[in-house]
Amino acid sequence: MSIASKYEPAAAEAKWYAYWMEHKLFSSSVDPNKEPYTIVIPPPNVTGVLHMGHMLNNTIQDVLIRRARMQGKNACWVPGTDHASIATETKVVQLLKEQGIDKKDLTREEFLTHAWDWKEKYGGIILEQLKKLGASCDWDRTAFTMDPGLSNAVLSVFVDLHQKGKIYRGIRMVNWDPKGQTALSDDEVIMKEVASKLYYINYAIEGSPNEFLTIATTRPETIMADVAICINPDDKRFTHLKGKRAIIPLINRSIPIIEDSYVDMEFGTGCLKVTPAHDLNDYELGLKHKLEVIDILNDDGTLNAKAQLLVGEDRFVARKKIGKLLDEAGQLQKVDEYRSNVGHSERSDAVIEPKLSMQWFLKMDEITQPAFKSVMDDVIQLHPPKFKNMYRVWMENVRDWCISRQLWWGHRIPAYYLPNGEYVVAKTAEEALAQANAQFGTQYSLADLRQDEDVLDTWFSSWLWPISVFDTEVFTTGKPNKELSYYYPTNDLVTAPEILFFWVARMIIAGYEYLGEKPFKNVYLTGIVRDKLGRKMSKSLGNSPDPLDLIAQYGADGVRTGMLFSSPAGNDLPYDDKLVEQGRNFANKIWNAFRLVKGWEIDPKLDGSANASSIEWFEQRFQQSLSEINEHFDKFRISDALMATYKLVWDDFCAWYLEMIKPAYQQPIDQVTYDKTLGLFEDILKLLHPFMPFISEELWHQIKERTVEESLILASWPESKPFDSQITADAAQVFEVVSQIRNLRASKGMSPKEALALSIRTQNPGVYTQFESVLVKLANLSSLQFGEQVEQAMSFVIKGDEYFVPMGGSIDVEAEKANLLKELEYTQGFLAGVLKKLSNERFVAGAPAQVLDMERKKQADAEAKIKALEASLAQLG
RNA sequence: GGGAGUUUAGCUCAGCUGGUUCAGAGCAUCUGCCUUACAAGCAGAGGGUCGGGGGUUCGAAUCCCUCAACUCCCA
Repeated sequence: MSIASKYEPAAAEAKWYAYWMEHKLFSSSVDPNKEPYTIVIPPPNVTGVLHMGHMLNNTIQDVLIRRARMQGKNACWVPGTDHASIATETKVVQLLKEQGIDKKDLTREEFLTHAWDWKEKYGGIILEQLKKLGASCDWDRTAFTMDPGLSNAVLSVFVDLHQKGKIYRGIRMVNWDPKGQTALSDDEVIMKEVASKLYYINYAIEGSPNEFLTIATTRPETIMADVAICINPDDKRFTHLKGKRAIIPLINRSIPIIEDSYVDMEFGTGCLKVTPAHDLNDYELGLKHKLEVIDILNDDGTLNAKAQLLVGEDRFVARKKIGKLLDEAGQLQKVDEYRSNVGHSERSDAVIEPKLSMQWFLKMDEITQPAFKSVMDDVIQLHPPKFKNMYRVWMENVRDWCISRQLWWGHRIPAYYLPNGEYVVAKTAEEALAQANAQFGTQYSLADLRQDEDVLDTWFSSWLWPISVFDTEVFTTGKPNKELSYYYPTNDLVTAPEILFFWVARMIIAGYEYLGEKPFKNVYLTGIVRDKLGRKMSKSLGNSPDPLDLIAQYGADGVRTGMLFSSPAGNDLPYDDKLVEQGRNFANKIWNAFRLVKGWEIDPKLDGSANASSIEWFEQRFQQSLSEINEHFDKFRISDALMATYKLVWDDFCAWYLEMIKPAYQQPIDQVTYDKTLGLFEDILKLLHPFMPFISEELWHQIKERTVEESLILASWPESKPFDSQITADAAQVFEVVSQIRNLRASKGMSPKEALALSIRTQNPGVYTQFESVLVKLANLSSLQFGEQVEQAMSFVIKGDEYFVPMGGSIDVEAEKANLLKELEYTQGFLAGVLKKLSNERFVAGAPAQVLDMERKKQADAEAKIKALEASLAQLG
């Protein structure tokens, strides 16, 4: 039987994923006798495709869930998708445009039909891709934020919060696209530097006809919407204007002169016209000073009647014309060329107009309190903890949440406007009607109700996700169902730091508001996957490899481990193919270790007692690593856990252990060693399984026939036991000797096949005798003895023990002397440092006893080493 | 403009409340090997004034101040 020398992942991946699915090994159901371990997936956009960020994120979740499953917990990973209103609607609009259909020509219902078609066609592709990665989600639980139940939950919450007085309508400035006639999110606005003009306009001071002040503006057409002039209170130039009023040119309206330190004295003339309706900063200034708002623009960007002048003209035409009018009136001082950043619509390229509009808000001051506290008190832990600070800052300065969006794809706001100008909030039109007629004593019919056109912010549904995937009714009943009571709070959430506020904080808020309980215990924040230039990997930049191609090329296990090698929590991951290559190589290494072991013939008559110490050593070493690995996992240091596993497998198991017990070429092995080795291999596969589920399951079944119940995915995580660190320390010393002898050969240009004699001067020969056969084999020794120094020998010192390798006449005395001298000098310098410390009275008085003992030990060791080195030098003459 | 964070080897990062020969790991690099499990490998080696400056201390990568560079978030 021959096994390929390279691991071929594709077949194993398809085979084992199908096997796990077929036998429902990912599924979880309520079982009061088992401790639940739950993760809810951060739902990717329903129409999205897998990118590198998803790969990293979901690999981590799968590692956590697989380990928990092996620890005997009832592991439940709930998958699903998000309707992502803005992203999806944009995509659908684009798609329709390609088909020659303009969204504006469609009714809401027609548009939604298209959107659902699109969702049915492309939705969930991403989930299929996750399966290729090996994600062990309970797929029967797949949820979608616009599923009927989850949608109902969203409406219930809206109605409830409205009843509690936490939801209100208010004015907010939005990015308005006058060409597309729609509001845009900040993401859809592109800032461009454009050439513009700075107009210097004179405003007369009321009551002193010959006096005026000058303001500089790029938007003279908005002066009719001015409601104040603002100066900096510290600006000495304008002290005399305090408390006075100014007159808007052309329309001669009187406005107050107010003071606020917001005004930059250096910019323009130091006087700012305040136009709350058409500038965000002015709007806030207006709020602060309780100023009126005058909106002089129509939705299409033309001036309306409130402008009094140039009514019906486009804003840009009006700008030119008003410049001329001001000039004619003698109130235009000058015009400067100026470059400024102006927002443009991503889609229509129109210049964005800040526009005030009526929006829905959620009051955040009170509702956030428990969520704030729970993170500050570490009831919910963020990993890494540095994000706690960011969280605190955000929560301290939290603003009311604008929850309405001017879109169609999403949860339509359940608010109904009435002919009498009032509105009611209810889950259905029928309920709204009943409520309206009861409340206002009216006799309206359904036809009189007009539902709000807007939908809710996507986060207003995803903030319920950890609850609503289990129970959609609890928001109205207040009584958690069986599922929710069992699985909630979930354990760990794995997500990106950039949505810490948008999503994570809000889930915590909802958790406390509706269940009085945190939604999860730990939040693991991943980094961003970047390319070599440090750019975020994105589809639009085209700098992201296709994850499925990578899986095809390097294997899912290789890609999983590759991504984890270099991504500690919270750190960005600069992606490089080298990483997944390393992952692939690791899989191959494991594969070949298996080939070696599987290829051995067993001779039952052989005595394997010589291998006992090797086996004993590896068992101890395994326990040592296991305790490290468990600790890393407990602290969410997933990369470190992987690295410790990697070293255990590659260095300790393959490079040392297998070489220690490996029989000579084509020689058989004894039964005991063989069985033990397979057992150790099995333990290793268990540790590997969370990271590399496919190859580990494949080899697990190649070791022997196993039933479904005996599959690795269900196997128990190795039990952690106390270990003897003396054995591992002894072995480390022996390995160091082996390395030194190999090094010695290399430096002499000798073949590894040439056997050498070794003599050791030591107080503890037992360290070496327990591993004698190993030492002889790995260092290729012709003899091993203990005693005094040997003439005509190369020598080296490790931790006070001296080693002599006789080289006959081939020894280069001068070179050897030089080496020894170098070593001697270093040690003497080291000793001097230690002595200096020890002779410092303040050190001796101030340092703890433990540190002092350490220093004295260092002194003794160094002195012993110097003595040995001097003796060797004397020997050489 | 406000805030948070980062800076240790060529790259990505460890280094807990100052004290083990504390300056580390993986990758990359260099040298030598096709030694029958693995060249996707084996055996070795080199490489860092711990961003700059100052301070506290017997002792600083670690604590404090300051400067610089970079990143992110909010408006």
